[in-house]
Amino acid sequence: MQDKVTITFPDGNQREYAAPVTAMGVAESISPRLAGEVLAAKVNGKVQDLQIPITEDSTVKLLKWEDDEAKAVFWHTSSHLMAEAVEALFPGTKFGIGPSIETGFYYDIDSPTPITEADLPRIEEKMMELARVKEPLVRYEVSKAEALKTFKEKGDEYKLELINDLEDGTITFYTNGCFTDLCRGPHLPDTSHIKALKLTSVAGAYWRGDENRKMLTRIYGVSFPKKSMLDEYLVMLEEAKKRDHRKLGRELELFAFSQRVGQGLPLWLPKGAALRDRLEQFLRKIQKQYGYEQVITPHIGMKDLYVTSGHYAKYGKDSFQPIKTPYEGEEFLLKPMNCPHHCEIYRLKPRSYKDLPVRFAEFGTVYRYEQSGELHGLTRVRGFTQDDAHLFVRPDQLLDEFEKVIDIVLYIFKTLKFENFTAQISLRDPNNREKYIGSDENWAKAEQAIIDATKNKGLPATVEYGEAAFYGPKLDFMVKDAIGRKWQLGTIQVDYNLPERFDLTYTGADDKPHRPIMIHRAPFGSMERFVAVLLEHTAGKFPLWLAPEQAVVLPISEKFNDYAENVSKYLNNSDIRVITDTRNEKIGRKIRDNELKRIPFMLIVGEKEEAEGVVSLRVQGEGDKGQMTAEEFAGFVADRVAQETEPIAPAEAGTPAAV
RNA sequence: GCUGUUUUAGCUCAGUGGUAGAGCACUUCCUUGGUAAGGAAGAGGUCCCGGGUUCAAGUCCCGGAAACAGCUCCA
Repeated sequence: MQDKVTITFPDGNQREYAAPVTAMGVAESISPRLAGEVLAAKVNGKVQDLQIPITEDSTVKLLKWEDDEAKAVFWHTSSHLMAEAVEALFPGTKFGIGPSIETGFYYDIDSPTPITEADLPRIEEKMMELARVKEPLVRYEVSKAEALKTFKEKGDEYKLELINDLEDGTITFYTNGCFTDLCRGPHLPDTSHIKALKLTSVAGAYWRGDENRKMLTRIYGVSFPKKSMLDEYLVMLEEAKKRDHRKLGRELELFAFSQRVGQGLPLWLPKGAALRDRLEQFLRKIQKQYGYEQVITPHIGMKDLYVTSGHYAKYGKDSFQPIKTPYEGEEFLLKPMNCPHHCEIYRLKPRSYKDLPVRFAEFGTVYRYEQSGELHGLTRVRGFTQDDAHLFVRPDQLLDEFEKVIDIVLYIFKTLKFENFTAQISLRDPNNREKYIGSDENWAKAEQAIIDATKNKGLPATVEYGEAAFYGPKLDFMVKDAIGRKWQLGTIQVDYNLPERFDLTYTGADDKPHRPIMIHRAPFGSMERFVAVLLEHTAGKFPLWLAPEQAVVLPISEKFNDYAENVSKYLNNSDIRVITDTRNEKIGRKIRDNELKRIPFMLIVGEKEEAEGVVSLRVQGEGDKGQMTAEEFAGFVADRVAQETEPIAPAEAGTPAAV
């Protein structure tokens, strides 16, 4: 054993300590304040307790609340604290697992008396009481036999099952106060760091996620090192509720559901339909620049189509409810995806290598029988419209075409101000290759193409192994909305399967048939989900070019209704979406109501304006901006819309450099 | 699909076996106003659906549907 250890910090600095030293000791040597704030340590890349002795030269990163890894430790410890409180209040409770999650923690429990929302305040109180007494979290190692003995005596079959699944060898336990848990750790040094907490909900969860097994009670919570952080978090939750697209969809009259039409089948109301139409036009325009051709295919297809595509075999009868027809031998299915139809279009005539890429785009409505519990507003529905397209490309075109699709996605994100997005590259599971179809050579090429395209475009991307579709690797885009929640939107997928199954070919320069590669892509994902995310992202305050109503004219009193109507008519003729509020109400009232409708501009007209032939502009959320003529306002709106939808200069899209 | 909760006016929601309620929205009237709620009156109900218990059910019981939360799932 070394007498001294050299600790290397993330900034490259080194210090020597008498061995063994703990990470806490290192923190104390730097500053007392740091020692108070540090929650865990990353030693040689592994997150661990602050009290574990370090006996050899190591790199050490001291983790504070700001580090996500420290938050995970903090919340994990909080779950143990909650377990201790639950055990104290509900003796005889058995415990499943209690991890940290993205925000907060939970513990799955099986208590002799049911625990409901009403019990949560009591548990919170008990937790705070235990946190305040600064219980240390004590780590110790036991053998598997001892571990089994401990939980057999306690009669906790869940822990026994977990231990039985572990390898032989040492098993770690952690004790805080009266509660001892099987746990790998790491943990906070003691519970006093937890200064504020809230148990957010209680719900059922199957033991080990298996719906055939017992349902345990899962208690969710979140905790913080400062009271003010909890308050901020609760405010954020309130904000999220206000932005819920289901609420905004109703308030702004964009979409609705009807029990009689059916679950998960959205009805687009006039304003929502108009919004969706503008989004479609926007995408159509850019796609035309990039050489896409629009096609239209039916909502149903013969069963044989999906047998050919392989979807029928893979997803089974349950997802494909047949549609009965009076004709013998005919069986139609609602289409769950557009690709087979597009393959049939490709097949209609011989294709030359010179014709490729061929790009078929369609706003194709598809139907999928989602489990009823999965349905959620517009983000998960049973009938939805994909902004779909299928590109049939030669192998040498794959990379270039893939990059162009990325360009379209980036253009959309930029225009709609989704500034925080990440891309996920989904590759094959290298240890489980038989799950996928297609040759190793093709997979290698396709995966490399996605990786290269992502790199060339400078996308912030993560790589996930085993997340690829069975027919090819893919790139998914996740956006963060204005309050930090993540949503999956666009997807780009490479497919070797369907060209094979539909026997798609093109004639090469060598006069021999070759197999094209297919790219599936949907930059919005679906119109439904995209509108939902856009609503939550903007809190219903759409950019001007998308707003269902861009301006409202507000006469000060009924005496000016005629003038207001004239202004309105003029603006309507100037292609501005404008309405007039001629209600018999005071101006303050009209302003309030139209602010709540989130109409970007209000044009207030009264005696002054009529006399001078102008309008007074009020900007939503900002207030009075002074006077201008209706003509000036129309120009202002047109400029602003042009600026918002400013096209990228698509050199690759085939725009001539000089016209 | 599973577990739990919920379902009453257009919206948000009270309602303890005995005549169906409030606020907002809506209609009409008064008021004619200057940058976030003027006043009054009125209209509006399959209390989610189906069965049962009871003299009597929005309320209690059984079955079903839908919404919400979580789990499982997601071509």
